[in-house]
Amino acid sequence: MASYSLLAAKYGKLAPKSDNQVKNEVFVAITPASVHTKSPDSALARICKVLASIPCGQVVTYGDLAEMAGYPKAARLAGQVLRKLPKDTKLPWHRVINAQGRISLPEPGASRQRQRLENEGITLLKGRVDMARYRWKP
DNA sequence: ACCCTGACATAAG
DNA sequence: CCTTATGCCAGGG
Repeated sequence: MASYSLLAAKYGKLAPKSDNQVKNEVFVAITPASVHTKSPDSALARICKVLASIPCGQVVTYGDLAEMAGYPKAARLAGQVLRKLPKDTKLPWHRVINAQGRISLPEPGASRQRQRLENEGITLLKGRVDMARYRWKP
């Protein structure tokens, strides 16, 4: 399993500390400032936390993301949150795709997303990601 | 409270 | 495969 320490290393942030510390610091480092205007447990914050924990080289669906954040059947909420992320966010927004394995983000974002996925070794065949293989199931 | 919106999900034709 | 119709559900007016 991908520990938060590994995540931290991946995002080039920090040194050996407790996983909890690391988790916290990574969260603070990559979460949009807008989060702090709401309660720490807001949907935005919760979804960002889960988003940050998606391992490199894997993907989740909008529905998965919402559910893992505590909002089952609120797939559109996940989309709403992603849409609001700053363009320069360090969160792995590109690891979220729809249930058919296709990219939902309209152009020009779609191209950026595809490129980022391919950079992680996730290739799209016929415009689709092999969900059986790349879907993240913790 | 009501209404509209949407980086969704599913089923049906 | 593609298109359409429905269901969904939290946010923001």
